[in-house]
Amino acid sequence: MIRDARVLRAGFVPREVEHRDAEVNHLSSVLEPITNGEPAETAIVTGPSGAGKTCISKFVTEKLREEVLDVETTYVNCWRNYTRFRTLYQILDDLGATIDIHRQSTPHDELIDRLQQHDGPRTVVILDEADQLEDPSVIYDLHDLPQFAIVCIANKEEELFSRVDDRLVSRLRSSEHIRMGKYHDNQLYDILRARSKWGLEKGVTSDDQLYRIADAAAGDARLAIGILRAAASKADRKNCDRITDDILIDAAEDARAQIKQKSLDSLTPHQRVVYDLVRDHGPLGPSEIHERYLEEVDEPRTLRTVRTYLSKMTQYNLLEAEGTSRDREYSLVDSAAASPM
DNA sequence: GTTCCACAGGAAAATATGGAGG
DNA sequence: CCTCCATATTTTCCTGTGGAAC
Repeated sequence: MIRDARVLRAGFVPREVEHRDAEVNHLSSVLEPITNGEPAETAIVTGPSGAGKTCISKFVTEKLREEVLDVETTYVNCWRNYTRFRTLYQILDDLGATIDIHRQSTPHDELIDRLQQHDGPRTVVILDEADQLEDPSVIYDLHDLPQFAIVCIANKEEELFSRVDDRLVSRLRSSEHIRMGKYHDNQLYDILRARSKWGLEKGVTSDDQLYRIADAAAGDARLAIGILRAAASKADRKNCDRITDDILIDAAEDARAQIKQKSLDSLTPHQRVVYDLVRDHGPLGPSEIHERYLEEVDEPRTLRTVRTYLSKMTQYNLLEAEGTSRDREYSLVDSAAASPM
């Protein structure tokens, strides 16, 4: 029943991108100078999760490499490589220039020097989740190097700008900005139909089911494809030749749970205690959370640290904050209730 | 209005962690 | 094994904000 599993995997870049022609063309034209060996403007791509930011960035750079010989591409996930050192290291590594770099003997400036001296082909650097960078000055470092074109991907423009210093803000403001919105239900349906066509045997899914997946995913293509993938692999394991409605409902829950589990796994034990506390005891203010937390653990962290945990978990969409001041309370985000299958 | 207090989150100092080289 | 060094995390100290009680 599965024809090509790659098509349903996260991070797959399709041969044709659906419903993003304007954005694809925009980004292509920004990067166009690089095909003539000229420096290109920095591009900023923003939009909610599952809007196709990473997908079109990879798509456009791959197209570029098909057309032109002397272009390299590197992709850095800043969520994983969130320090300046790691980001630069990752780029050098992709370029194959890390041979003799050691952490002690190699100060940051030398990494920059290396990049500067890199006289290979022009390179497009994709900085995914750039708003997660602890020290966004790395964008500034790269900005100065004409042989690199930068594509910054972030959820919200403000979150990216609020953390960089003024010099950089003024330079980024003038860069090309590609804004992407959530997909509409029928656009998501088209995406699902295409993936289903290439990835699954004929007749495995019905149109009605694809519409329901699109509806449940609420504009998030990553979630929609995740549900389709979960449903297909469930049906495959059960040796069904088509996806039943029961399987679909299960798959929707699984896909959501998987996404949540991924964030949950990245929490430290202390952060996990805080999360469980909020989950079990409903909306709570920071002080009350901390008091309860003190009773739960040995070697507790301070209130300030717990506040940092809370804001981090809010960023990861695990918790929700209500109120701005004394009235602030944290509660769980209830993703399943927002869009049931 | 004014005052008070819990809160958010920045900055910097302190401490813990981890990897390389002895 | 230990030491050194950079990095990661936590703590301490702090400023500014807005809701609530007066």
